[in-house]
Amino acid sequence: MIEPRHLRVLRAVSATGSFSAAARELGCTQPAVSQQMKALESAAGTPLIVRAGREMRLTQAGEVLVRHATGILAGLTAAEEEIAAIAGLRAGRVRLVSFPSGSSTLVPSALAALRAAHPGTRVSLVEAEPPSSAEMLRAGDCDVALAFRYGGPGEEWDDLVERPLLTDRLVGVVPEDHRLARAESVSIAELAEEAWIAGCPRCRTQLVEACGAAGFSPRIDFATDDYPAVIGLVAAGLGVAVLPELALASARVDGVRTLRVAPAVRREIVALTLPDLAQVPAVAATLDELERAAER
Amino acid sequence: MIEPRHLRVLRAVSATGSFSAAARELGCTQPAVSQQMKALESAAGTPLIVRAGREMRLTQAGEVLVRHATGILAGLTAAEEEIAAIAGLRAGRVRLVSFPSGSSTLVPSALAALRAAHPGTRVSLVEAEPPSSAEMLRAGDCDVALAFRYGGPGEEWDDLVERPLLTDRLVGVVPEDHRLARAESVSIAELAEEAWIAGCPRCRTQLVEACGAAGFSPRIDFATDDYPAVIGLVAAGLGVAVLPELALASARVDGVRTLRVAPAVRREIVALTLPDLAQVPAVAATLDELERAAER
DNA sequence: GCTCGATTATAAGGAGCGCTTTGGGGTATC
DNA sequence: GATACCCCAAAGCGCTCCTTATAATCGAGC
Repeated sequence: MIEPRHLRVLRAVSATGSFSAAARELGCTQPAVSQQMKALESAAGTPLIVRAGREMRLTQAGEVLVRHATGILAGLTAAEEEIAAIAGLRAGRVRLVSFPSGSSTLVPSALAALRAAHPGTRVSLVEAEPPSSAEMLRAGDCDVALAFRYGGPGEEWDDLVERPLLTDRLVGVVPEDHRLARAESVSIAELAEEAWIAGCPRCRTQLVEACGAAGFSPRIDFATDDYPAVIGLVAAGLGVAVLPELALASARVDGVRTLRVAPAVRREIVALTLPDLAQVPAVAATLDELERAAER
Repeated sequence: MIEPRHLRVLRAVSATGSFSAAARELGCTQPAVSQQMKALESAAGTPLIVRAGREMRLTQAGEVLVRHATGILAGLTAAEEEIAAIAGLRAGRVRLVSFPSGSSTLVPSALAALRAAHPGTRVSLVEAEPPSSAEMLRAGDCDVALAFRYGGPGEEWDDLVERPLLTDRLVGVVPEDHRLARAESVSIAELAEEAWIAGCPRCRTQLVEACGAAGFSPRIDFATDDYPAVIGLVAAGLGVAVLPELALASARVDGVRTLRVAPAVRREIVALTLPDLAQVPAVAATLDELERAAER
């Protein structure tokens, strides 16, 4: 078995023409070089160098091996450098999945900071709602998933690493001329008779649950996961809605009023990843930047 | 430091998708694979594989390393195979130097046998007389030198490996119509008054010495290391000569008679090489074939 | 829900390898 | 002839790696 160590020694010996000089170049003692060369010759099955008086020359086999050594060692160092670039965040790719309101608020800020801190990293972004984004993670189709949950921590991603980012609150959205438009806050029950405009499927489920807790079943006239559309529909007087604060942060709110909802309904926004991937530098850096973006 | 062993393990793990299967493929135990992978990840500074439930997938760094591994391991095996070809006499080059009468007798026979036994070997042949052929050996300009010596073993190549091939005898050469042409043998002293035709410088020196021992100094009219020319000069009646038997073996002897010289003068024909080179398979095979050719 | 089979991780023991130190032989140079 | 340099050989030591043995985890099937 020929080892890279052998090839380094042989190359140094060939370059310097002396065991001692090679040892100095390699930072070891001369007997070490001597032993390596002997081991290499034994592995090769034929002498590699020939000593004629003072000087050394390579045999044909030695020349062959030196010629190969260059390529092999170059390949090895190239591999090491590329890996070091990934480990040192001078390179690396992160496949990020986010839900719509996250990808328009947290994600741009986080990715800008990531790019600034580590210009070599590359991030790809795909949109997906929480139930499927965790599946993409498990299937290996992404590295980080931005997700949210309404309930407690005992949810469907116990096998994933969860990095909490922020707590989002639901706010009520009513037309400017609504009877409650001037109220500071509103309870869900006060909207029992309204027409509703629901958001994404998961938010819709949450809405139905919240209304159920307040003792009624909402009459949902429209449902879309396009939040600007929801706001537009509300502004047009077609109904009311509850939306995550985060969704409002990146939308124009002309023609509507937002109301605090009492009791407050919260959703936890978290970043998910696989346990192993959490150790990957580029993934860890992305999680850090997402957390930092959430603080702003 | 990334070792080829690591790359082999990683490649096997990547190919089989399992540590245990990789261990079976590599012919070692599963903990060995586990430890190698851990060591490799530690050396890389980032995870290389990610476990999602049952299956394993490579991280980006893992994919990079596998991609490099192919080339690196291919280079290593190519080097090993090329060296093995030289060590196994399926390849290899020998630079042979011979004196003229050797290269026309021993050498063709030996090289034909070498080619038959090891078709992959290549031999180059250059002619040079003994004093300089040993120098070429020391200077690295050839691998094997065919040489001869008249004296005892204590000569000028103590630092070389000497393989004795055969003992050559000097014979006298006289014109067909010479007064001694019918004699069985002749002593040097009987030729004291003749005109002499000498061979190569070394043979000429030897001739002068032998004549000196017989009590006279030869009158040398011509000197050439072209043995057919010597024979031609003798046949033309321009003098007498003593030549090695070997030189006569490959020359036409029309018009001359050969006589045994008493007391016999011998020269040892040997193959020389450097101690290190004697271990090189192609060199050793060449020496063996030369020895075998000398027996014929 | 439970057990079985397979896979992986961990710990301990032992063998092998490589490096260093030390001392000796050889050669070219002054 | 003395010196300096270079290489080899042997002994000691630490380290690495592999193996065996055992525990823990996961998925499949009854």
